[in-house]
Amino acid sequence: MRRYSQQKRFLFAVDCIIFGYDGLELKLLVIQRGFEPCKGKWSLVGGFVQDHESAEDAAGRVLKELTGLDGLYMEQLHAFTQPNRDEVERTISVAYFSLIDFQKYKQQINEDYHPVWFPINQLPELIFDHQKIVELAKEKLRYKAALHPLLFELLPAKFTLPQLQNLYTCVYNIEFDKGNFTRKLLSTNLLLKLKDKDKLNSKKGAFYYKVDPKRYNAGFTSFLNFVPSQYVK
Amino acid sequence: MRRYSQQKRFLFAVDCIIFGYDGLELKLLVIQRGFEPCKGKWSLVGGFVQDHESAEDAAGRVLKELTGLDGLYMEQLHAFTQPNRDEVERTISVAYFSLIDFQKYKQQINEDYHPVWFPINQLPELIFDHQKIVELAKEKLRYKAALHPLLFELLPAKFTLPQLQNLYTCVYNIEFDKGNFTRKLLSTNLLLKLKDKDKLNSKKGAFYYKVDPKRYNAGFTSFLNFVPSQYVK
DNA sequence: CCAAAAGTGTTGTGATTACACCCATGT
DNA sequence: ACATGGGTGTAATCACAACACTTTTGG
Repeated sequence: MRRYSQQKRFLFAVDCIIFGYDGLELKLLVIQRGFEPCKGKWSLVGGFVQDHESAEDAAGRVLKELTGLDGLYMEQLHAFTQPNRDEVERTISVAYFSLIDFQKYKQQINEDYHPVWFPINQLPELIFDHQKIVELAKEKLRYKAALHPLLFELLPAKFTLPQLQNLYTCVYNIEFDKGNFTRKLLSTNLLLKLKDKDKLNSKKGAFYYKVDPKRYNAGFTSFLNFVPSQYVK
Repeated sequence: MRRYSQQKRFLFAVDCIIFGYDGLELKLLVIQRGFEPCKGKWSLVGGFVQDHESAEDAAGRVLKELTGLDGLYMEQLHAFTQPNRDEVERTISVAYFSLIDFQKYKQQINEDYHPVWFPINQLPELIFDHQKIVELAKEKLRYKAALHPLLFELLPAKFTLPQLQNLYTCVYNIEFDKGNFTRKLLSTNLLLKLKDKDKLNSKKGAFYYKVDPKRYNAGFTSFLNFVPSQYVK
């Protein structure tokens, strides 16, 4: 720790891990880079942090450019700092993971991005240390969603309990008992039952629910123990 | 996202949040800066990341310089990236929090550091955004220790259950039932009972325990639900 | 012998699991 | 009418909180 002037300066970037759910499986949005280096290779979407921006700002900007969406759920995952992680020049990267409603996503026209949704278990090879970043993000998603009402962010505003249950099944690769799942979720008081039903997926039809915005924030920290602990790393 | 060469470079530092427990209360190690800027003011210990180092490396080095100890428990807390957080020049800081055995700590002679342990609830004013960093670290300590066997890192290798209970009481500011606390802890099978007792704190004396190293790693993820959820933010 | 702290036992309550059963409806 | 998936009921079990009780020992 000595004088500022003697210190090296480094490049500073953000990378975004974007989860989506199409109703069947959990997916990740990755881009095929339209620029050098590694043009044509698969990569997380990212960008350099500008002068006036915090990393949060930069990640929000990158997400907006890619998806056209503002105000997505987003949280800092980890700072990746290995000196040699970027093969061009040392770059510090702060990774953010975000959850988006698959239905709201509309591909943006941008020469730099050629985004593709990949099933979370069938990702292509990614550049640099992006594979490792994704692994950490998957782990954190499972960890956090076991304790907090997070997965709603992946669903449309209106969703049914069977849909939600299937999402949990995708994320944790375990079956949940229908009855117990319903009871446990409704007992959190986080959901409001709507009048209409989804009749596409069954004959009887399943009621739609939406998240109760008043209760959501309060309930965020009292959602614990939703998934048996042996499934949470 | 354009060419690397057009991008700005920034200073890159680490800050360490160091928790200790003296048997009575939870404490934080802060330094009185012996160098400019802010000479004489209270601050977290930190340092710039060098060319060859990852942030982890740098944090480990800083900790070693301050405490003389290697291999301390350490984990990344958060990257702090507000453009104006350092008043001299824009500096990205990755914060690490670590837990140390108070008894092992020996002050190192170093003209830059004048370290002092402060009770966690009676901290002096800190420079820059260090107050905010500490708040986040306290929150994360409580969160993580509620789910994982973490607080052992603050105790000597040999400790008694009443000591451990008191530590939990300090961290969460709640009383734990003696009987239930004991049972719950022993049921984790993480502890090995030793033959000798601590007779300093009571007439009857309390058996010493140590962490079972074999079980510790396995049990790290299955320690959930130790603290009632309303006390975990 | 008594105070004080360690440690054990007991009991009621509420959560959780497993699984059976009923319901609504498109074909 | 019946197959299909949504939704409800229930009994056994388990985990937990509360608190009473026993043990040990220094003074």
